[in-house]
Amino acid sequence: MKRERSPGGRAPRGAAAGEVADRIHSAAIHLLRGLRRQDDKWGLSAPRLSALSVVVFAGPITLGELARAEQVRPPTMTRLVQALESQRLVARSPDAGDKRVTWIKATPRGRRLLMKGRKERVRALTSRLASLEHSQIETLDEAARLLEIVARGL
Amino acid sequence: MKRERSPGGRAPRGAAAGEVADRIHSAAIHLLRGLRRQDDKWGLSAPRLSALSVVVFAGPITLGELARAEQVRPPTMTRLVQALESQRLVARSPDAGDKRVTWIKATPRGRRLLMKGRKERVRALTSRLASLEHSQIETLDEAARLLEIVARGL
DNA sequence: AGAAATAGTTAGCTTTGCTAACTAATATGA
DNA sequence: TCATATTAGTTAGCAAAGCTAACTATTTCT
Repeated sequence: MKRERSPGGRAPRGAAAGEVADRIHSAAIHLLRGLRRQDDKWGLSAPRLSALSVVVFAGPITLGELARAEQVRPPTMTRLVQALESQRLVARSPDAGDKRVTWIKATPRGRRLLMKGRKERVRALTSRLASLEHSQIETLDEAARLLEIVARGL
Repeated sequence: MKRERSPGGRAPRGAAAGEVADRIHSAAIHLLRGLRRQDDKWGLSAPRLSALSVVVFAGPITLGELARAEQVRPPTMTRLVQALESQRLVARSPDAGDKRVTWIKATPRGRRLLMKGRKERVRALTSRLASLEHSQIETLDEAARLLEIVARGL
């Protein structure tokens, strides 16, 4: 599995983008499979956690906007929100003017859980990241930003 | 949403790992949601594609090893392989010596589809990656490697 | 030979994603 | 104004992917 890569870090010219695409794809799958188990431990799956995070930081927000932000269809988001609501992590309220729309906002409990969850995740990931050099963490940081941009355009 | 990051690229010291963890998590979710739609187009979901890829490049391989490689439980892999088999992308054969184990290997059709799929994915991703600089692609390349390492340890 | 371990499967549950079809409310325009 | 469009969200129903528990069939170990 020795990859042809000069120490300088220049990837081979030709199929570079394709190989990078493959590796990113595969890495994302494996990372999420690993993280899901972690998430389960405190009762929030990855999609719920992700949605809650948007509600906490960008909320109050309408269901439709939330679905768009999470790149998911409305029915899927309806169900995610229902789950979060039944866990009392978010609350819904009707819009005053337009009776079709419902606003979703985080409860204090939701906010607390997100923060706590973040700490837990950090504990798991930090112990892994600890074996990396600081420059490598910077690489991941930068990569995460790039991936969001790439993902938006898909 | 302006993040405090000096032009030099040094992330803030304290919560760095935690924030990076958050962003990586979120980016992985969004990337896969986007990619899945692409994958669907030629009939191979992300998990199947990932498994097929291992079979093509590391096969022949036993089901158990494949499950371990993909970080999935055996029943899950049984089902993935059954699906791939019914699509004639892989074939199974019993082990000569040990009758409990079955070997999985890619069919020519599986190999062809993987290569074709790779090209399709490249088309989609390349058009996105095209807007990035070469140095950013290198960042993603390096990040993918790091993420595999991180994921393995979760 | 009998007990324990191993490889894989089956059964059954949950979560997450989708589309299609629906309700209710708002906006348009003839 | 009144009929028609569009929009927001939900419900129903399907499929994929993940899990655990329990099973079969082998192999290995004492």
